[in-house]
Amino acid sequence: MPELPEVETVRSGLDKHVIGRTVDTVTVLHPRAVRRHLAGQVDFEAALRGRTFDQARRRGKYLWLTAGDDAVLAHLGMSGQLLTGDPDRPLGGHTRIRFTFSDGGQDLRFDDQRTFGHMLLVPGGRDLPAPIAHIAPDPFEPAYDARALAIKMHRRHVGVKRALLDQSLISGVGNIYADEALWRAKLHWARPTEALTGAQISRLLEAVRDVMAQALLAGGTSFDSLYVNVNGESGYFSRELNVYGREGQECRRCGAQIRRDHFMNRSAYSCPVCQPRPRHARP
DNA sequence: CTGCACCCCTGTAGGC
DNA sequence: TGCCTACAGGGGTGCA
Repeated sequence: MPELPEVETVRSGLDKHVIGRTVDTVTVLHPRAVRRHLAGQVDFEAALRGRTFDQARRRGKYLWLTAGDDAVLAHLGMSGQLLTGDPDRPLGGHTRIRFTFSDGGQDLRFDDQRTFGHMLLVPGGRDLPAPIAHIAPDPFEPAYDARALAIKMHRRHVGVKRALLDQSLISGVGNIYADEALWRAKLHWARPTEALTGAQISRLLEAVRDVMAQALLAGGTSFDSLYVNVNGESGYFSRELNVYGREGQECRRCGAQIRRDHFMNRSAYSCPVCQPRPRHARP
């Protein structure tokens, strides 16, 4: 479940349901799910047995469970889910990893239809797992510095949406919230970052934070059952979306028809009136 | 350092 | 009914 609000919804569910519990068994059902655990599938299964999860942490779209000094790092990719439930329920067709606990209570399953997601154990990764050292702080972390980020963005020679999606600049923002924030800030996605004023960048970063905070309150955005919390429930932020997925519908601000452009093998939604295409677009 | 193309997967929707 | 293409909230890698 991709972007920050969805991942945070999952993180808080893990905090509630698996923290303080001790792992009994780990079963990897699909090797791709642990492809970034270099010691291999058998090591992943064995190394976690008997470990107790202390905390559920997150940076951007990555989350990790701490166990002593170590971390079990997870990324949900496009379609990953972390689900808790009755340990006796049948396995789903997309269950990739299963954890059971020594208390015999609800198990934890990593389901992932497209297998872009993954999990790995990072020894010593408690504070910040090494594989995500390149991921920038997200807007809800104390380490997030909006002023420094604005300067960095201004120095980039790239379209502003690319900058928002660059997880080494700012993390947690994906295709939905990038489009929503740009609409709120009245900026076209292809505006070159170097041509934006400091005030425009500041407003944009505020919009990013605001829209993700609002989405978090709604439990995230889901259009279907692929994006759910640890109990399998969907968030309802999709009804508050202003541009994403609204091609041809009226802009809630000016009434113009929302357009969809091809962008990075995906889509970019915007309002043609509120967000006019710049003369010098940078796709 | 940077920007971009391509790759990894499965499932669904729509056109023919 | 099948077959094809386009598309979907992801990131990593390797190249110019």
